[in-house]
Order: sequence, then C-alpha cells, then structure tokens
Amino acid sequence: MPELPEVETTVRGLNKKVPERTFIDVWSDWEKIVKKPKSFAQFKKDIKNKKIKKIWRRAKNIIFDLSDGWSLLVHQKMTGHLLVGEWGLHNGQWKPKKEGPLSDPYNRFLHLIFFLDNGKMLALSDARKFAKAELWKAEELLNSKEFNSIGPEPLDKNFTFKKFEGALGNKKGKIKQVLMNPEVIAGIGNIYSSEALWRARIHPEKNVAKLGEKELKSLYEAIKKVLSLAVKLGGESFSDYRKPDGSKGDFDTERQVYKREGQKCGRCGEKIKRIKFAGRSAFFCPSCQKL
DNA sequence: CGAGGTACCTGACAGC
DNA sequence: TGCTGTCAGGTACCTC
Repeated sequence: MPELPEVETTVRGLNKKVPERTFIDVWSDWEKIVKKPKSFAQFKKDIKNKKIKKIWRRAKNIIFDLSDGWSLLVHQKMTGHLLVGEWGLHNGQWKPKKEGPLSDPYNRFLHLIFFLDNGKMLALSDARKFAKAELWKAEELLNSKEFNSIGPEPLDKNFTFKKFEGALGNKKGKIKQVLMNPEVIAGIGNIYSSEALWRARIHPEKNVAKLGEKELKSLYEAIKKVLSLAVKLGGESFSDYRKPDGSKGDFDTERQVYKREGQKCGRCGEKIKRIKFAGRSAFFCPSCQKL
C-alpha cells in the first residue's frame, strides 16, 4: 500500500487532472468500500453535482475539497490506488478505452468509479478491497477525533528535530514499530521505516529509549531524505501502487533493504536479513545496523 | 496504558 | 496442473 510518497504522488497527479470537474455519478461493485454515509445510495445522492476544488492529503488520507463545504476522503490502504482515465464495460469487466499504462494488470481491480462531467472517470483500483471512501462535511472532518490524532507531517517545514524528538517523546518499544504508528508520525509505513533505519544505521528492533542524540539526529535526517527522494521519484511501484495515469513510480532503484532479503547491502556487502515482529516484516543489514 | 493478536480481503508466487 | 501455505505497502478494534 501506498505510504506517504505514493499518496503525495497521487495527490499531485490528481491536482493536475480533476479540479473544476463535477461528479455526475458513482458506480461500485463493492458498496462496503464507502463507509460514510453508511448507505451507498445516500453517498451517491450526496456526491452528485459536487464540484472538486482541490486535493490534498493528511498522512495517507487523500481529501478532495468539494463545493458546498463537503469533503471526500479516500484511504488507499494496502493495495488501493486512484486512477484517472476512461474505461468501458465489456461483459461486466471494465477495460481501459485506450491501450497504455491503464492496461497494467494492477489497474484492473476497479471497485469504485466516479464519473466526471468531462467524460473521464476517477477510479479506485484495489485488489484487496481494504480501501475506503467517506463523504464528510469539511468542518466535521477537520474537527474529527480520528483526524486530529494523527502525528506530525514529516515533510512539513515546521517538522523540526525538536518536533521529531517530541513526537517520539517517552514512547517505549522498538523504533520501527514506533515510526509506523500513525499517531506518532504521519505517513511512514513498512517500506520507508525500513529504508530510513538503514540510512540511519539503526537496528529496527532498537528500543526508542536507548537511541542516543546522534542516532536520533541521523534518523530524523534519514526520514526526511528518503521520503522527499521517494516523492521526487513518484513513489514505489514494485507491487500494486500506480500513479493516477496508471504508470509506475521510480523509487525502486533507491530501495536498499525492503524486500531485499538475501541480497547484498549496498554499503557493506553483507546479506540483508528479514525478521518479523509486530506482525510485520522488517528488513535490515545485520552488519550496518547493530542492536 | 502497552503489547499482541485478529479482522478486513484477494492475488501472486513458491514449493510440492 | 493444481493444491497448499505464505506473504502483502494499513489500521481499527479487541483482549490480556
């Protein structure tokens, strides 16, 4: 699933394509994907004729500011991604109208499609159906508990080292797990936590309380660097994630440890290891990242 | 409160 | 070929 760089890439792509467009209709073969309002029929009714103003994100949530003070929130979760293009229905299957990036097999799991007033469509492809869409009154969303419990944005200008230290605060537990907690810092998931820790030469299982000032500083820098590099490259597409035009992101060349078990560390040549804790895989170099 | 497990789902792939 | 098991980018919720 997309992490911060992939979500940011999606937002930037959408902002080039859909502002000023109006929703004409919505289709779904998995109505449960809409969590708010509870009834899909109501969702359909509510979103009709709403105009898209701009798209932004908070953590991994994508928010469409709509006319009349409404907001559409989409979370892509593990395998979801938003696409803009044109599809046609053939024997119950949506097929892209033109050959190209949208024909990529990972783009074929369309479960929610918004029809726009220019003939194009905004579609959510999601193999695992974990993604969600919610329609909010903008003010209600901004004041919601879930929205306000999200940690600071690591690419914000005001995300200072002090703020980073403050976010980690007196957290206990393994650093990788803490980095992935959305209430601590926004947007970091399994890939970029592993990648940042490799760059900072910190073992993923190191206890937060045992990190020295120097380690914290290099981790802070590593997080900002790896995330902004990934944004610049349009994110990671080794699996399901695709940009809004259906094409792949280019972070793959920079991937040092994630999903590289058994391959050589780009720094010291040692074999990358995979361990499991907190129900997730962690990848690291046992020689560069010691406990 | 923290840690750990489960739930939500389906597809890709490895191994037999 | 086809079956089985493992793994998957997230996060909410439950229990101990």
